[in-house]
Amino acid sequence: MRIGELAERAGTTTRTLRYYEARGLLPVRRAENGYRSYDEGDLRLLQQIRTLQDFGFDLEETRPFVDCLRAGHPAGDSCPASLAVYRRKLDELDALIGQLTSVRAEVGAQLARAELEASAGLPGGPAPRCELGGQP
Amino acid sequence: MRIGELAERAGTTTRTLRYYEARGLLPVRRAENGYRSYDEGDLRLLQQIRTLQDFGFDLEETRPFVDCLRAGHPAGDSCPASLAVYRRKLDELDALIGQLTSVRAEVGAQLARAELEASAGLPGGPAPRCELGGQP
DNA sequence: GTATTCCTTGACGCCGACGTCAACGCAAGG
DNA sequence: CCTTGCGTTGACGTCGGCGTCAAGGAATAC
Repeated sequence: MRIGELAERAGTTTRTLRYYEARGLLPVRRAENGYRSYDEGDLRLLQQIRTLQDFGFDLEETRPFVDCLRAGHPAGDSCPASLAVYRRKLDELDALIGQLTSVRAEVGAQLARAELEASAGLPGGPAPRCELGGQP
Repeated sequence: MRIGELAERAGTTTRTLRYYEARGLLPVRRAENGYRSYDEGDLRLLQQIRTLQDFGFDLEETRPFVDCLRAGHPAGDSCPASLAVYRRKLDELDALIGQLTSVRAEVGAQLARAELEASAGLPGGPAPRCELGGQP
């Protein structure tokens, strides 16, 4: 299988495959004419990478999974190094979700306060506060 | 006040201030010798920007707040355009938190499954699955 | 005077994961 | 033979928010 076919079957681009190869993530043998030659195993590696990428994993974080698969194991996460990446990612996600949730609360509070102050000045009040941002 | 002092008082760098100026976010008058000259109002603008940046707002998203303050309003969020940004950001945050939460659940499930499969092969089982990732 | 520290502009570097061109080679169909 | 459509390498562009020089001018300290 050549690069274009693999890219299409994996739902990605040739540029991406060459990029992975350059990063040492997806080495590949060549046909006699110099063309890259992939097999079904490479497709599985790629699917593993893509799945993790969709989860927000960095490329480097997918490496243990790929190595694990290439070592002949049934799944990319059959190796301890992969499990370690899972755990680190869970911690990261928890931290990030926590931060975002906290920010969300603060922004929500600011919005509520600002809306309150705006409406306090409106109904028969002294003067309109601001005209900026209206539709001209 | 010159650029170094403002940067220090705002807890940022001169490079950042010049960057804001280049983006048209923080225009500034010059002293006779060509030095940038800031006042207390500029410090308030900067604090507004920094606060929003800490919340994860893009620079462009802080612009309505800055414009609002410079228009003489008591707070950066006294203007409808600022409130609109608040609301958009809340939506973004909700969407992002939702995605991350979903990803977290999926990764957690993958980890649990992988751990289960690993331990299933271990205690008196047929063979260890993988050696990759251990400490050599 | 001179040493130091501030200020000025300009311009390149960084990060990640590629996109997008350029300029060429190789293969197959008509 | 020519065209079309693959493939190849190389190299620069993207995005945001600055960091980090470099080469000079200005103000203050001694």
